Amino acid sequence: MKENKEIPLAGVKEIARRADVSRATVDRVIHNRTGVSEKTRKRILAIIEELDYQPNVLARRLALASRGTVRLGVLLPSASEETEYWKAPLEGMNRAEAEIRQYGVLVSYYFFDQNLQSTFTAQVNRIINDALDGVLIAPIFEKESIQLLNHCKEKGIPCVLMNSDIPGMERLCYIGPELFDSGYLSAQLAHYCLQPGRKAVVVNIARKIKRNVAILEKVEGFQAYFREKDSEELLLSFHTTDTDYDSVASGLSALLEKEPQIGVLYVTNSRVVLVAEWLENIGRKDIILIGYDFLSGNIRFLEKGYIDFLICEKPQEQGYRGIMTLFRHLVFSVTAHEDYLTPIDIVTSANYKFYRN
Amino acid sequence: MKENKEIPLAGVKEIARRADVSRATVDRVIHNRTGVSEKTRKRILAIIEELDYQPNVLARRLALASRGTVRLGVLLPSASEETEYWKAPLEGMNRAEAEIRQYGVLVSYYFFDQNLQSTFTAQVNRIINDALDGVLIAPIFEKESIQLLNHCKEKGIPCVLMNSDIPGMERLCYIGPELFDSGYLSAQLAHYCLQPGRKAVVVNIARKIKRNVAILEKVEGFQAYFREKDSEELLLSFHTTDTDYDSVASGLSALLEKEPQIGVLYVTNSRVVLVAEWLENIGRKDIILIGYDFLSGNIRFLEKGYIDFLICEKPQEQGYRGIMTLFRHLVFSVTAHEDYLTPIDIVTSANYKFYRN
DNA sequence: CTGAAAGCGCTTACAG
DNA sequence: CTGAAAGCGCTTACAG
Repeated sequence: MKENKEIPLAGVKEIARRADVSRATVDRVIHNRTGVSEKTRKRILAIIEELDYQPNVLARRLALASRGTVRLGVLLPSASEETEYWKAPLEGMNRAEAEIRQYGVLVSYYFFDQNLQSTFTAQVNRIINDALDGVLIAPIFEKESIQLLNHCKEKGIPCVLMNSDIPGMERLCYIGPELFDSGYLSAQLAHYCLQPGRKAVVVNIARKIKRNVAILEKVEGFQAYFREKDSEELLLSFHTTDTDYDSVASGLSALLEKEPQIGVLYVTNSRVVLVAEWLENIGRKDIILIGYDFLSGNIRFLEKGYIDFLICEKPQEQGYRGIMTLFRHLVFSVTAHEDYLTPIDIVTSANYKFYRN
Repeated sequence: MKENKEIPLAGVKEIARRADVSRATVDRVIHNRTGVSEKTRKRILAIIEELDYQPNVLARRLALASRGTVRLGVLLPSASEETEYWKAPLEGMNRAEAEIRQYGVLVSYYFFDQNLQSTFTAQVNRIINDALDGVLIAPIFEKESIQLLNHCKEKGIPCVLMNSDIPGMERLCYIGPELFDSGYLSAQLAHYCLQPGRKAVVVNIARKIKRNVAILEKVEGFQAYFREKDSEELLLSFHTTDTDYDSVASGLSALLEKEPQIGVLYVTNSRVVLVAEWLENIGRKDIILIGYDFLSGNIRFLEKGYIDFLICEKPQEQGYRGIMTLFRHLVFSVTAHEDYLTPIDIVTSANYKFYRN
């Protein structure tokens, strides 16, 4: 009934003793380095196998600590008044930074304004200029991001993408949600909640919608679900590039007047807070509201009952993993070639207290 | 725009140099040990403050590695044919074990049969007999668990509870879900999905229900939600202590005949798979089914559309954290006095692919 | 009250 | 192709 694996925990020293060689030679074998005769290599490998040798990560890191500083750069939007969303990834990055500072890792942040492409370009140039060892990118502006990725490829600088992906580009990995599924899941929730005879609306509130991958993929996922359920006729949509309350409110009011049987609103980003405000003002708690991100404003309306579901994709973890992936790649040559698709979490007024970003 | 904290990263050596003492003396001050004159202590503390000294955790652990073995014990149900649920916490524990094996931690597992109290008692006695350094407990049988907790308290052995809590008992902390909220959230989902005129059923399938805290608290949470919504009359319930398919199927069939307007079934544990099977057999995909745990059987029915929502509470993480909490407490004197309430996650056919236990 | 020295397990110039 | 020695930053007997 009781499992108890006693492990002798043999180290390099013991292996060296058994193989009758020096620790340096064992080290060479462990790291697949050249300069060891085939015979010795085989002998050592056999012993490693036999002892089920597990390197002591601690000691390894400590020994490596003497190496020079590794400089990482992060290109991400600054948390604006408009949305505090980007605070979360930044927190995750800071957490990672604190953890690995001791190994001589230095992280520099290059913030840009999501609404101003010029600030993005400027920071791209600074990154190129600073000749970093690794880069973590939130590729909000696709064209310029591709430029940066190409530059890094040329220089052999590893890049990790986060938040949204650029298909087909060479990079270490992508860390973030599968956006299509995020929309698809939202549609599923919408569909569950839709009372007979009522309709669902996709609401896009963003300066740029046309080439905004993050939004478009979610919309596609959402529509795909309704198509599968043969309920496409239940689907309306609403777009506005004016992201202030008044534009949103008047636009939606007009729509509601025309289509009074609206039962669900799906807002494709964190601006759901504006719609919640509008619902509160017109006193319509009965309309189901689905939106994005674990932000204080959104949580307030979740508590009040105007927002019903928030879709959250672990932004803090995204930041944390982004940094750690680069770190492990650069310092320990541990490379994650696989993308990390974050969970797509459903947060309601009944479970938000326990949610962890 | 760019944040760049340059840190000198001074260590014990540098502090010793500046204070003109040996590293041993600095070490004494850092660890608040006696045997240092007040004058030197103050001088050293000032320097530590000034340099914003952060100990290198790696080096500390490595140095400590020479200390004797720490022996942890885990009291948990064995993963049975009936439910593979307990595989997940065990995996988390194994992961933690692998991480900390290098610090001389040895974990012993004491498995018992959830349906046989005698096996629990037997393992409690073995744990007491083995004089461990720390214990992690899934307190399925309350009375015997209290016995064990009292014994540990007497001996000064730290205990962590997981999966369900025993209120009022002294322990390091509880790691697991807030069960009431878990039921409450389920009720919220049920309520969202309930079509007009249809009813919800609480389904308990367990050998013991009477004193089964895990189940009772969920039921209370579920009922509380409907009470708040003034929909208590929509609530039915069904209990069976026979946990085989036939008993469940015939019982539910009888209920459905009497109450044909059933719209939602809420199963309070992982046995939801039996209900899903029954729904499949009677061909009723339209009835919403809510249940527990990310198990392969459940996932299969989620994919097929017979289970609509699975509530999951990060069992693997619970196991991982349980071990790590004891480890940190015993080896680094880092004590988490706060309970860790796990997220209550909602898994559907649209997001299960990305779920992480 | 204080310090010199050895050790944790691994890595890395450097010398042969 | 191989090894002796020093070092990563911290801790700990042991000696004074």
